Amino acid sequence: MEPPVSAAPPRITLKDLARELGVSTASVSNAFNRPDQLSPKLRERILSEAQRLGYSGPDAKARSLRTGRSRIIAVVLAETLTYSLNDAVASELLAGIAEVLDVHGHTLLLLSGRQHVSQAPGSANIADGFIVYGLMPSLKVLNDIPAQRPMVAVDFNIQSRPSVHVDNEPASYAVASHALTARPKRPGIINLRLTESPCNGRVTAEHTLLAAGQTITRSRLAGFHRALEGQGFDPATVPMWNIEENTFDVCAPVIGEILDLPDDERPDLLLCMSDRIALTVLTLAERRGLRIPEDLRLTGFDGIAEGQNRDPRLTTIRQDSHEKGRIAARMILGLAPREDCMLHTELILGDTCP
Amino acid sequence: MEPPVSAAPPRITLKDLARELGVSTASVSNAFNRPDQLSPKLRERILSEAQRLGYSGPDAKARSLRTGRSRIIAVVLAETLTYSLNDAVASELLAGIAEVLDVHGHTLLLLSGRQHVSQAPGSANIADGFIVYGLMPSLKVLNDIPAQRPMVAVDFNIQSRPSVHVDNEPASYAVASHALTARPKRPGIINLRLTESPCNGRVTAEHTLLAAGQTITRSRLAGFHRALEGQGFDPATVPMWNIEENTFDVCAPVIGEILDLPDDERPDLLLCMSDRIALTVLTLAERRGLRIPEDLRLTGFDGIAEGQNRDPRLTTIRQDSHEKGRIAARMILGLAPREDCMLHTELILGDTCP
DNA sequence: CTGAAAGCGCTTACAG
DNA sequence: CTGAAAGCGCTTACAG
Repeated sequence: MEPPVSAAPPRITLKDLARELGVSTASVSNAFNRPDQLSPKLRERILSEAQRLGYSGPDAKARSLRTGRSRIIAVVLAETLTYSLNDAVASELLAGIAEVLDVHGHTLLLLSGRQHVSQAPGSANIADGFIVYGLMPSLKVLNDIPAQRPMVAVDFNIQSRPSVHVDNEPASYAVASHALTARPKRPGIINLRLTESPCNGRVTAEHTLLAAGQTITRSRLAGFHRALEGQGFDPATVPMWNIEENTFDVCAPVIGEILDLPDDERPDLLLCMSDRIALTVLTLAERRGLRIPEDLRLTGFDGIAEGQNRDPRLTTIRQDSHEKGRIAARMILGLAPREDCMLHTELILGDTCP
Repeated sequence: MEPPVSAAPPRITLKDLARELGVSTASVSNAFNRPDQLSPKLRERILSEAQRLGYSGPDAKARSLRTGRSRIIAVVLAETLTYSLNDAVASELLAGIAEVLDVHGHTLLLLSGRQHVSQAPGSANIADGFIVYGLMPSLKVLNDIPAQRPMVAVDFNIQSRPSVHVDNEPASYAVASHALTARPKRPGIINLRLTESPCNGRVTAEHTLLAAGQTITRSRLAGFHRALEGQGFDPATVPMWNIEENTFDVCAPVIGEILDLPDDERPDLLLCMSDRIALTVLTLAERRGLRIPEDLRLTGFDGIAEGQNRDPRLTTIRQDSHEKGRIAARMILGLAPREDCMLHTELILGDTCP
């Protein structure tokens, strides 16, 4: 029989290596995984022969099947990966997760709840655990996940799973209360993804807001409203706009519309649900020659670097997304108790609403 | 014999499900993977029984061992994940990669070349292919990767592997040539990670620069120097600073030092190797009351959104990192030829160097 | 269209 | 410390 002619070099396995060396597969495996289970001399021989033959260590696919663990943790993002990777808050969260995983020898698999549908199901279930970030457009993605795998929700809730949150309502109350002490004549609110059906513009009586508990932005609105009431404003008379995606391009038209209102209708205080929104207001206001804070006061939410490393600095709430990620990762790895957790935030008095 | 008392619900496998239904394991597998291989009626029965028993589909670990494919592509980042996730250029690249992977049913595993060392080796080799981004501090990480797996280098070179680049030298030449037409009196250059040993500050004769071909920033410097010569400047007399990490906090002290030079020594043009550097200059210059571009002209490199969605807008080179990511992903998936590729860039005339 | 069977490449008790 | 052997949970030719 002719030897098979093959372009690809035949891949070498642990078994091949054992045969080549005349030792058992157990010893080869131990050489890579449990150095104390064999003599240093044999280990050395195995490792150097492996190197010589181009064997780069046990195959991770086989290992994970055998051990039942992949050392991979999946993060399921509610938004697209393109959005999430370019959003400072999501990136901070991912960085915090990655930091903890790395130290404990795990790696990070990125998934999106808005992923392409056609793909083979279940390629995600290779992960040992799941961190789910943000309100999923549909919980279908989560159905493919075996029920016994650990799962943690961040910035939203999944029934019978632990969640990690920040104190959205009190934080929003705090920043709004501060802003309202300046007695603005025409406060306004810019929401983020708060309507049941998409709305990128002014919120009217026709729009239904998402229910409390569904989205953190509803809690932020509750905080704003409580502050308004506390300072004698009627929240029902305070105009609201809604933004569908936390990006400059999606924010800009809505904000342009607000800033182009006649002088006696244009808000002189805008309470924004994210720094991204507030920064977009800032850019567009500067282009129009509006003075901050004299003509327009402005608050954000998140405390991202871009809002602080600039002039004027944003008045905002700082949330520690990095720490939020660390905590979620520790919970998934079983290094912290798997129970609901709420992080505190901090009011930052910047220049946009001193 | 007593049944084992177990807290965890016994996990159900494809085999269990087949036995339960009285069909072969092949049929169950086909119900999930190859609908055309069995009758719709049987498939329906299998799927609904699976749902009832809480079987969420074939285990990905076993599947990937059996098929030899995980549908996971790993991105190995030269920087830490924390840095990379917070860097606009790296994030754009990742977004481009993720976009293509997603459409083709693959997922993204994030690894860092600066990862913690102690971890079990080879958990990375689960991936079907590898995209390696940026100059690795050590190529050791790459040693664990089986030689026959596809690998693509981005923004640097790996021997006998295809790479994806932008035209760094001509791009830098273009932006510098433009800036020099204003006949600055004291041009200066701010480099990014260009010295062999770490240097965060002024580059002197004692510092050795990384060799050409090792890092893209060397190509950028070559472009700057060619432009300087073309306009009658002696590059050797143009002061250079070096930045070790492309973040505000690491840039700020070096840039503070530059801006605090006496008026007759402070550069009136700064050619920066990244937008992040240029934006930091901008912030610190504004804080000092320097007028841009009257007192100081400024150019960047990258074309990130933060530099364009602001006033004044950055004069810079726009590189399409998103497209760079898409191309690398297509190469890895075998959808594009695996050969060296160079992307073109675009000069953006902003307000910082009109 | 269905079923019996081999085997992907490992790890790990277990016996020696 | 070492070796023989079972089996992790699948997919896929192959025979019927």
